[in-house]
Amino acid sequence: MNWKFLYQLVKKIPRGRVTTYGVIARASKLPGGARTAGRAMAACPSGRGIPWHRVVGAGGTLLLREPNVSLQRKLLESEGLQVSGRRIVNFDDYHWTPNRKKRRVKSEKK
DNA sequence: CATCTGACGACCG
DNA sequence: GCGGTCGCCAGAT
Repeated sequence: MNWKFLYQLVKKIPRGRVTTYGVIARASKLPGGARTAGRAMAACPSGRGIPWHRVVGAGGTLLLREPNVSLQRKLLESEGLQVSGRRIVNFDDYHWTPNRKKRRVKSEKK
């Protein structure tokens, strides 16, 4: 499918940043929206250098199941992100979009 | 060919 | 904040 485009997009995610399925889905204009994006990631070829762990659910939630979710959390933390349970801390500050919206990281104060 | 399921998201109670 | 429902699409059985 055109998922290749998605993979390309995911690869484009800078280290230390994350994005959501919905975002990449809209960015790629995928039919069906987030679900298709999720499917694409599920089918994500391993060993292609695709940072699938940088893709999370809406609101910065880790939707994966065990033990995959643990792996993702580990990888995210490895990139300097903070994960609380299934939730990314300060997700809004790390949220990244292909269009490079105006990111604002004034104070990390909750 | 019919059905179910699945790395989702938004909405409602 | 949490849980249930619906829509949406593609692949698997």
